[in-house]
Amino acid sequence: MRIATWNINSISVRLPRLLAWLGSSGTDVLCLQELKCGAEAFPAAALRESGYEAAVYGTGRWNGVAVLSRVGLEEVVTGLPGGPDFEGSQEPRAVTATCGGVRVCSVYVPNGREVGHPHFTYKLQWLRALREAVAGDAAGTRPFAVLGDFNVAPEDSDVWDISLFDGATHVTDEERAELAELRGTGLSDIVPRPLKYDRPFTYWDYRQLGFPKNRGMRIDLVYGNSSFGKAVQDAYVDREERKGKGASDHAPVVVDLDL
DNA sequence: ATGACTTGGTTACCAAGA
Repeated sequence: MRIATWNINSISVRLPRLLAWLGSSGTDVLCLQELKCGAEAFPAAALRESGYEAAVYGTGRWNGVAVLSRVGLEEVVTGLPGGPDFEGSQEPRAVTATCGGVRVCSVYVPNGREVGHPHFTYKLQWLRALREAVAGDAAGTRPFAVLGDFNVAPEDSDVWDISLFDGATHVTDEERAELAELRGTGLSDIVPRPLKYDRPFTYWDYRQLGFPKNRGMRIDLVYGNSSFGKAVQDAYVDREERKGKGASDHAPVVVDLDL
């Protein structure tokens, strides 16, 4: 089974690329983030024609997550149980489903904006709620993984130049401590291999030639439990999808499982 | 290389992303 996660940065703009990539990559289960559309605008029909069912949680302009599957889609949980509000409401940042015997949780962790900003506090709270919500599945025997845009680089080597991140979000001890607590529920970081250069970055800023200069970050992660980890045959970042006009600023992370 | 990011909405500027 081939499972992937991809921050698509607008499923409406990216639909032709999405359909082409699903076909060329042979992905069975895809976790998506930053749909930037409501449920009514989600391209369910086009995906169904390509053989994929979808569990969708989107409310409009910002955020939005989905799980696409061509190997079954069951036990859908929309949202993050016990998750914090931001400015008075829950945001669409998590959706969980069971696909072909594997339980997957697609997450779009809050950005944080600036250290000390209310959004940063919200980010830490959200990660804590995620830990509590997945602890049962993480400790279980069924293959399970949290996949998505975590908006945290786990190690200094996961950004192109750590000296440029002094005081920045995504690399603080507090954020990394939350990731460590999350792994503590029984999850391991399934680190993909890069298809070029030495480090498996998954995001490159659109600005200032970030991709050609490989000024990237590894912030799209796959955290799998023991059963999931034992089934992993390969994992890689499909940087080819970051190329050319009309690309998302994130590349898909692909994991092959032998179940 | 005479260039400098992309997206959707309170649109012809703005917030947000990271």
